[in-house]
Amino acid sequence: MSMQESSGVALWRQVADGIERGIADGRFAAGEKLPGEMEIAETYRVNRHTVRRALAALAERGLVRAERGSGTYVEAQRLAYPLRSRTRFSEIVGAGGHEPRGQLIDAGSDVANREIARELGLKIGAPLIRIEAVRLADRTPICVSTTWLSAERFPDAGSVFADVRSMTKLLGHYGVKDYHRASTRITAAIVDATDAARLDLPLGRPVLVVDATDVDMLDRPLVTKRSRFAAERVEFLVENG
Amino acid sequence: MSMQESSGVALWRQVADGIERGIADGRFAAGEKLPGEMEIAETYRVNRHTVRRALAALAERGLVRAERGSGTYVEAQRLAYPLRSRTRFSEIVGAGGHEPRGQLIDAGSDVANREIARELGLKIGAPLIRIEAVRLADRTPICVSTTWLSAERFPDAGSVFADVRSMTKLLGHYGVKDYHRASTRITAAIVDATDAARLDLPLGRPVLVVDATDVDMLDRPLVTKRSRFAAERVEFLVENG
DNA sequence: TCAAGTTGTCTATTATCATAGACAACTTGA
DNA sequence: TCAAGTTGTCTATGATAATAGACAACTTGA
Repeated sequence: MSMQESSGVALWRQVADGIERGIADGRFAAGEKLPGEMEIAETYRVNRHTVRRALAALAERGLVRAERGSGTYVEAQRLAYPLRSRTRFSEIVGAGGHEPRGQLIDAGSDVANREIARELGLKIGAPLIRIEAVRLADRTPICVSTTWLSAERFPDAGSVFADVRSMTKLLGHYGVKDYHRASTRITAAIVDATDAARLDLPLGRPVLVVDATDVDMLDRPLVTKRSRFAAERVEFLVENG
Repeated sequence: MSMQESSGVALWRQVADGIERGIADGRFAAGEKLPGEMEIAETYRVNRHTVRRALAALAERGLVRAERGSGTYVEAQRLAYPLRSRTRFSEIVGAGGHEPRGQLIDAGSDVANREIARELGLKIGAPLIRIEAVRLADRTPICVSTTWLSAERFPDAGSVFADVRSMTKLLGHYGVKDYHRASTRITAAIVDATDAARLDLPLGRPVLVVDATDVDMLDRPLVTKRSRFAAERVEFLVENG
C-alpha cells in the first residue's frame, strides 16, 4: 500500500475532514456511534493509526468522544450560551433553534448562610425559598440549578414556579417587570451523583458551576442561584467589551 | 525555529495557497515578477526550500514560471479554447473577456500538395492562396496560422484579408454566409524560429499544432489551415458528447 | 461466564516534511 | 566586464506522517 498523492494535506487530516463533513450533514447523527476504527480505516484505505489520529483531532475539538471497548460517538453540538447582562435561559435556547423546557425537581425552605445573605442583602439565617430545577433544550438536560429567594419577598414561590416553570414568569407574578444579571462567577467541578442522574450524565463528567445573582432595575437583589451545566453540552460565550 | 502547529496541512502547501490567493485577487498581476524566494521565505517565516516546494507546486500547475537568475513570474492564465463544430477565434476570445485581434503577416500564392489537395477537394498542383496571420487576445499573441484557399474560388483573397483581418469576414466577402469545422487534428511540436518571433515566445517552447478544415453548409471545403498555438497561453477544451 | 468486538498503548520501520548551509548557473544593471 | 541578486542543485539532519504488528483493557450481548 503506497498511497502518496502528496497533496500537502496530511492523510489523517483528510480523514478527519471527511468524518466532520459526515457529522455536519447529518450522515452521523449526534449521539450516534461511528463505525469502528478498523472499518473507517478500510473505507478510507488507510492504516488504523491514521484513523486514530483523525479521531483524536476531532475529539480534541469536542466533536466526538471515544469510549474504550464500546466505540466512538458523535458528541451533540454544544449549545452556545452567551453570558450577558440580560441572560434568559428560554431566550438563549430558543435563539439556538431549540425548545426550552424547565422542570421543577424540588422546592422547600432554607435559611441564608453567610454567602447567600450577602448576595441577597439579607441577614444570616433569614428564611429562604429554595427551588431545584432542571432546564432542557428539546429533550436534552442542559443544567440543574438551585435558586434561593427571600421567603418574605416571594412567599409561596415554590408552588408558583411549579405552575409557570419559568423564573422570568415567577418574578413577573410578584410584580417584577424586568431584571438583569448583577454578577456571574464560573468554576468547574465533577458532577455529583444526584446531579448526574438529573442531567442524565455519566459519573465523573465535568460540570460548569455558575453562581449568579439577578437584580431588579434598582439593583435590588432578587434571586441568587447556583447552576451546574453539563460541560459537554454547553459552551459559554463571554462578550468582549 | 520550531514552527509546528500541526494543522495537518503541510507548510509548503500553506505558502502555495497564500501565493495562489495573491495571484487570484490580483495582488500579483499576470506577467509580474514575484518577490524573491528569500523574501517570500521571510514573509512566511519559513525556509527557502519550503518556498521552493510551494513554487514548484504552482509551476507544475502552470500558475508561475521560474527563470533562473532572474526571478519567478506569474503566468498569464491560459485562454480557454473550446473545440466545437462552430469555432470562431473572435467569438472565443471575446467570450473570455479579451479583445480579439488579427494581423496579416504574409500572403502569397502556392500550389496544392497531396494533403492540401485532399482536404480541399482539389487536384495536386492546383493554385492556392496562402495567408499567414497571427491572432492575438488583447496584445498577447495566441497563435499563428497558415491558411490555404483555392485561388480559383477566392481570387485576391490575400489583399481582402489584409483589409478585413478576419477569416469570417473574408469568406463573407465571397458570399459564404456560414461555415463550420469539418475536421480537427491536434499535435504538438517545438516552436520554430520564425513562429517564435511571431508569437513572442522563447525558443524551445512547445506549441500546439492544429490542422483544421472548414466547410460550408453543403460540406464543400472552403479553407484548410495549420495553426500553431503557444501552448502556455491556451488550453483546448474538447466537448464531450 | 465467555467470546467477540471495541478502543488504548507499545515498539518498530519507512517516507515525507522542514530546516540548514554551501555553491553552481544564470540574469541584470551599472 | 563585474558585482549583486536571482534560481538550481547538492548534502545533511531532525521532526513528523504513515505504515505494520502485537497485545492490553474494556464493553457488549449471548
